[in-house]
Amino acid sequence: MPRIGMEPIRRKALIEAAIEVIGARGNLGVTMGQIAKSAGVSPALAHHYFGGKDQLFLATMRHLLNDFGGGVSAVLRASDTPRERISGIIRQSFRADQFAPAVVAAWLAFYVLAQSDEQARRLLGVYARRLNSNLVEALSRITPRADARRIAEGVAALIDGLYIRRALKDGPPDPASAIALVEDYVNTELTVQESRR
Amino acid sequence: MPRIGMEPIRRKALIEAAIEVIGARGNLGVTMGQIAKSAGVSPALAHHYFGGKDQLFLATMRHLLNDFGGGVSAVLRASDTPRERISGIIRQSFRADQFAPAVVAAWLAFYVLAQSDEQARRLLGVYARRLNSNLVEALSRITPRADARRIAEGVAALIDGLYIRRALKDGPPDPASAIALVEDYVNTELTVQESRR
DNA sequence: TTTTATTGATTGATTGGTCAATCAAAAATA
DNA sequence: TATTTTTGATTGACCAATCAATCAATAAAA
Repeated sequence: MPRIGMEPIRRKALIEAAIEVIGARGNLGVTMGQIAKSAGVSPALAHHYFGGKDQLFLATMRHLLNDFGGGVSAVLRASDTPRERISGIIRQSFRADQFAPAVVAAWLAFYVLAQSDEQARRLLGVYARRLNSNLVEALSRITPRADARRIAEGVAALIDGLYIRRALKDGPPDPASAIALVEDYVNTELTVQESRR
Repeated sequence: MPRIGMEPIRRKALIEAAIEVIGARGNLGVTMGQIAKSAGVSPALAHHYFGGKDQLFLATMRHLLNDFGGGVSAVLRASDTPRERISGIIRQSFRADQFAPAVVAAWLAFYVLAQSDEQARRLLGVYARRLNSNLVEALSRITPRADARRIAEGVAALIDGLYIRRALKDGPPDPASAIALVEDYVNTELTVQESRR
């Protein structure tokens, strides 16, 4: 029953199904069949639209990164001061939807994939660099550039580390305390840098 | 030519082969055949000694965790002051051997595995709790317990985050800079806490 | 009719796991 | 010492299951 214009609908459904199935299994060892079934289509159709498993994964990854990047962009646009922008990025990193089991699983799986797949590595690299440049940009307006770079690295590492630790912990993650800890890091570093001048 | 007493030798060889192969491929999608070949034995022997793929992975994980835990214990014993113990833990976390690509890849893979495998999750939980208690123990001798707990969480998250970022970056940033960043975090937090009193 | 959407059927390759058989050192026995 | 028995070590061959990918065929819209 082919209605025309199905392609974008199917693509989106397959990507969302991929996230869901990866979340249920916890890793990338999912089959095209499982993903296709979850999307309500045949495995052959998944191949038809994506060309193969790898490309479906990459498309899924792009979707997640765009989601996150879009959220960050919106937050940046809505912030007036550099300090607010930093807080916005931190808040965005620990938003509830980022902690959905399926999203966590997909992120972790993509971290692993990035080690062996050049394209995946590049995608994550782009995301990491953009996040870093956003942080450095904002920080360098309230502290010397050398400190800005160092603090940005610390913030990024803290975010990644806290994210994983919260995600793998039993029980519900506590985004508020994670945010508080990173904010405290920023405040403390800025305070000390200032007092040293 | 069966010399007796081969079992521990083979187990060790297979575990080390597993680490190597996982490191080369970057994920857990390795076959028993690849691991066995790298260890110089037949796939059947790997099954004979470990019972299955899952158990070989878990044994590999235990090996890594014991390695790390043992190193931390040694460092703690060799330290006289609480502050030294903290530095020791940090240094241990960024030792060159812990940064070997194969080891990093194995850790990442185990993070993923921990989502779906109960035993793996428990193992990681034990490791995380021990590290945390070591940090809190030392910190609580030089700062109030509430701050000690917060700083310990920050240090642990920083370590994990820096680890992952290193795994995804192309060029290896020297461990020294990672250590410096965490040390700076500890010093800064302690300084600020003190000055507030 | 042409194009787009969709699938069932199929296949070639891979893999985890099993098992019976073999080999050689060590222990027991003569 | 010589011979036999036992046992751990090791493997090749094999199987059942799974999966990614392909393709020819079908059905509906344009």
